[in-house]
This record gives sequence, C-alpha cells and structure tokens, in this order.
Amino acid sequence: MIGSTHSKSDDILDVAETRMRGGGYDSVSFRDIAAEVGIKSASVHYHFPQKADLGVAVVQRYAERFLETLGAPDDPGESPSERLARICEGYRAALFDQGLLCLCCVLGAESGALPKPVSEAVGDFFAGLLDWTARALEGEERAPSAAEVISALQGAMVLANATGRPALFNQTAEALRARLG
Amino acid sequence: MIGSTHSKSDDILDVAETRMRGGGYDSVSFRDIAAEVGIKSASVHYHFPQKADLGVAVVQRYAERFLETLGAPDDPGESPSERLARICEGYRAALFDQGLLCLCCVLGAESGALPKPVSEAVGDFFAGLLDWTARALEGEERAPSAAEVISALQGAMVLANATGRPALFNQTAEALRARLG
DNA sequence: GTGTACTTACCTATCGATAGATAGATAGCT
DNA sequence: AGCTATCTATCTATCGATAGGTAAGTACAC
Repeated sequence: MIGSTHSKSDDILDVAETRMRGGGYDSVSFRDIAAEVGIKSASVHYHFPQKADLGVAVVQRYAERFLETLGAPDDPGESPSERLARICEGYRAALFDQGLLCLCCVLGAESGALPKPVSEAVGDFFAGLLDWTARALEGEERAPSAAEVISALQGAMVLANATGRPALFNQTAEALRARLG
Repeated sequence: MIGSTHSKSDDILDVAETRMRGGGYDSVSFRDIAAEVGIKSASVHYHFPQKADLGVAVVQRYAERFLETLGAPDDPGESPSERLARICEGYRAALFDQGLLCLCCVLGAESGALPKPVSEAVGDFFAGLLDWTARALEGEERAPSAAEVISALQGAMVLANATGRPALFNQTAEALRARLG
C-alpha cells in the first residue's frame, strides 16, 4: 500500500500514546501494546529498540501534531481571544470525548522517574507551547502570562481527572477566556 | 518507646510519599522502600499488606497534614489574601526546597492506572482542598474561583517540574495573589 | 529474466531482573 | 502463653530486552 497513512509503527504509537495519557509511562508495556496492535512484543522492539525510544517518539509526534493544530500564533486574521479559545477547545475535546489528559501533563508530573531523553522531550514540548502562547497573546494588555495560561489548563485537566468532574475543566477554561475580554 | 513519634510504619510512609511525589505510584516498590528504611520487603507487607493499602495510607496522611497546615478557612483574624498566600507558600516550599510536587497532583495525573481505593483517596483530597479554598475566598468579589486557584497551582507545579524552571511556579502564584489585590 | 544481495517486518523462544505477595520461623515484650 | 515486629526464603507473574530465524519485497549485475 504505497502512500498508506496506516503502518504498524503508527498503530504502536497510537496505542502507546493513549495508554500513557491514561496512566503514565510505567503503565505502558511492550506486551500490552503488541496485544492491542495484533503483533508480538519483539516486533514492537523492532520499531522502537528501547522503551525510551518509544517514549521519545510518542512525545515528539504528540508535540508536532499539537502545535500543528494550534496553527500560527501570529496569524493576522485571528484575535488572541480566538487563539486562546482554540487551545482550550483542543484540551477540552480530548478530556470530554476520550477522557484523556495532555500527554505531557501526565509525563511532566512523573518527570523525575522518566529516562532523560523522554523528560527532555517533555520539557521541549512545554517550552514550545509557552512560546506559542506568549506569541499568541502578544500585545494584549490585560492578558494573563503564557505560564499562567498553560498552568491553568494543565492543572484543570488534572483536577477534572482526579475528581471525576470534567466540568471543573470548563470552569477554569472559561474564566481564562473571560479574562481576555 | 511509648509515645515515640518515630515508628517504622512512619518511616515507610515517609519514604513512600517522597518517592511517589518524585515519580508516581509505579515508581515505588516494596524493595526500594525496605532498603531505604533498613528492613526487608516482607516487613513492609506486614504494615501494609497490599500496595493499594500503602497508597491509600500515604494519600490520607498527606491530605490530613496538608489541610492541617492550611488552618481554618474562616479564621476571622486572617484575610483571604493571607490564606491564599499560605497555600501558595506550602507548595512553593516543597517544590523549591525538595523538588517535590503535590502528591495528589502526581497521582491525579495517572489516576486512570491507580487501584480504585487510591484514586478515590486522591479525589477526596481535591474535594477537601476545593472546599477549603472556596471557604477561604468567601465574600471576595474579584476573587478567582476555587477551581481556578487549585488548577493554577497544580498546573504551575507540573510546568515548573517538566521544564526544570521553578521560577515558572512563582510567576503563576504571584499572578494569582495579585488578582486578590 | 534471473540469480544474488540486501532490507523490511515480522516471528518463536528465551533471558535476567524485578514486581508484589506469602509462608513459616524467630526474637523480644507483656 | 500470646502478641508484635521482623526475619529468611520462596513463589508466580511480568517486565524490558535479545538472539536467531523466516518470508516477502527491493535493487541491481549479468
């Protein structure tokens, strides 16, 4: 299948990402991934020799896709408020529709136990996201800082997840948007 | 040693809490705890038969101590601003002095992979903390909601931890305090 | 066009390490 | 004697990882 968008390698990353977002790095095993994909664990090692390789690949793909869906932070056809709305909506949809947190929020919380290459990739994600957010809100007077925005959203996901009350995410997200006017 | 504040059981909880806050539930093992305390893993099982028992005990002790240090949310001798400052300072001190996140933030992020009694204890912690915060800010006009406050602080810890920039926590904490005037 | 060399993508089988957990013995205290 | 706290020793299950093999596809010389 030339040009196929569907490879076993992608399947592995899909399953690994979903599982990591649901329970963290250690809750993912080669065997479980293999069983769900329909191959053997040795075949997962073929694509990703070490678990850290898999972890880095999952984080990097997540980061790329995420920033891609956010679009350009300086698109003149869009207001800071609209850009903030889009980042909120991205997180909200995942949380409500699939019950999944931000991958890097989950991994960031257990950062101390991760292989260094993985935790570095997580750090890079946040650096990129902070940068995007700062640009997206540039020029706004009463706007919260990028760190405030990202902190609020990440924390709201944890809170909603831990209490089983997804509405708590909305509460924080809408307060954020209200502050931008 | 009657009345001693120092028992092996406490030692076990101390070590388990520190490790869980550094790397999550799965990063803690009976063997590692035992080695650090100076006993055998079977002895840890004597005090906490199952790992979930240990997890619940760690979370409950953490929750009790935490709410204790926060004090009464309706102490008339204190302003909402002062109460907010104290909750910020509690988290800041742990993060800066020991590099440790809030236990329930770490566990809340991987909530989906925890034994149910443990994730329920984590949920109870946040319910109690939300309640304390709502009471602490009661009557304030321009004050952020309890969910906003807790979200911001939890998220700021994750962000600071993942990026290795503890200053990012302060940035969010001080913005929070500024909003209370 | 076909033999040879190489690559890709899996497989079976197994390794050593470590996880949580348990049974039964021991030592000291009341 | 009985209780508490710890030990030694061991179990089963699972982990990440590796070795070695197989079948199918690709590339190229002749």
